[in-house]
Amino acid sequence: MGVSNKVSAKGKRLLIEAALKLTATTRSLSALSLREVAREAGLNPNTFYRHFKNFDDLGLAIIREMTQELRQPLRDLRREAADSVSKGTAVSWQENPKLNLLRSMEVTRVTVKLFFDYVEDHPNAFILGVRELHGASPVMRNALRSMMNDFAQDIAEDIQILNLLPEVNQATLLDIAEVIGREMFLLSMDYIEQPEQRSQICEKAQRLITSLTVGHAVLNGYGPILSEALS
Amino acid sequence: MGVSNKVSAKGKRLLIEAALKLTATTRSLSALSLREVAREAGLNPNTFYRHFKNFDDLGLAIIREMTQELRQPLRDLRREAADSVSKGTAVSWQENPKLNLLRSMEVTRVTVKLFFDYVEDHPNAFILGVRELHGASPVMRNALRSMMNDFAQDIAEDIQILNLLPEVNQATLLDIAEVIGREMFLLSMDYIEQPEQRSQICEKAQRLITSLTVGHAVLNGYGPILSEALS
DNA sequence: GCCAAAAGTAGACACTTGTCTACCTTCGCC
DNA sequence: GGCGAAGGTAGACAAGTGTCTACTTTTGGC
Repeated sequence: MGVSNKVSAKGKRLLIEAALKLTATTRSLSALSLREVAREAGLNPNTFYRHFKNFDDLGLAIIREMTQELRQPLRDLRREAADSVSKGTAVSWQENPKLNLLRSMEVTRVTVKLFFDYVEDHPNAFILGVRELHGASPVMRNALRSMMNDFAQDIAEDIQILNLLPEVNQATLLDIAEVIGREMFLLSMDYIEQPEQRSQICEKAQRLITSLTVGHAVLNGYGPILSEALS
Repeated sequence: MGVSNKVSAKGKRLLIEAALKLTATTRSLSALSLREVAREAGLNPNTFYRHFKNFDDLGLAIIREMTQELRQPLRDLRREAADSVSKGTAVSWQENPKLNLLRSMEVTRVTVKLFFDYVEDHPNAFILGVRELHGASPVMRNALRSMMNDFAQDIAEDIQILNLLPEVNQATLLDIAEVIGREMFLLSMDYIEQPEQRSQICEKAQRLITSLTVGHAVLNGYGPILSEALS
């Protein structure tokens, strides 16, 4: 067993890296050719068959790896962000709405920053993910959709656990988390492509998250509390 | 001159339709082959050259057509929605916040409905648009991004003109409009793929728009007014 | 240290592709 | 009613592709 949970076989790794590299520039996975990937990896075309049944198979392997690499770290990031802001002291919204709102916004700020740092370190994975999320292969779309759902679930849970919002309807909370997850992923493309705009992109993401959560809270009857907090 | 503003040449039309058809199922534009499209159109491969320089060229033609087909109609839809709700009687938010909020939500409801009706009538165009928006070709991405920006601009203008929100910061209003436009487009995929969920998708879209706009208003100091309206 | 399984290579096959040059057909206009 | 351009076709070419069978090398466990 290797030390990492990544695929261990050498050739398989080379092929995955090659596909990521080719995809990152101007190609979608389904537009690659088997021989091209093998060439990029410095391997014989037939070697592809030793590791993958077809291209969807390769794509799924990449997504599996990506999920492992991203999901837990991102969860940790959010916890870290929450801890760094308040040392676990959960105060009810009724009790001190202003404190809670400020804390929420600060957690948001830190989380967003950490997320984009993460994007900067793994640009190719994000490019491929976004590209295939609405790409041509139904197999890839489904796999990525389910990954995004898991992320949304995580976000929703954290919003609740960290008490970032007053208690709200479960289903619509998930809707919001989905939008947040999706928009963050899409914004990551801008973040990668426009290095000079990065701070503005962070701020945009923060505003989006705050607007969404606050708006949702207001519609759930927390308007007066929030108004007080903002005054 | 033909009666429509669509491309008039017969072969060109056939090729565009063929590309749309092939794209709609399980392909991205860049993954199509010239001969394949020509075959689907029932034409000789060489005919492609008579009309298009390359595949990006074909893609741009499709987008141009799509924009013309979509933009003005959507604008009209929103106006129609606004008119059907209130006969142009603009009341200031300070004066009667509750009325305004209800009116906003109703305009939103009707607009969302009309938008998705439109999606239902032009599924292939939306599928191609979403697919290429984050697809492999930089040319297509740019063209579609600019189309989305135009839409966002339209939405933002309408929000202001129709007085759907209290006066708010110009730049962040545009941000919100961008998110709305983007999410509506992405939701259109669900709408096409999951016919049995269509009413829920409409509601989801409405909630998103309302949460976003209300949240934004609250953060701009309109919390008290909105709280009053919701009580 | 052996040996089976896994990983990698070699060469060949039928097939598809983009693009070229050359030729035919239809259409709009004077 | 003819003529030039635009639209469409035919055939051919080298280049690239997926996949097959058969062979060699590397590796991990006993």
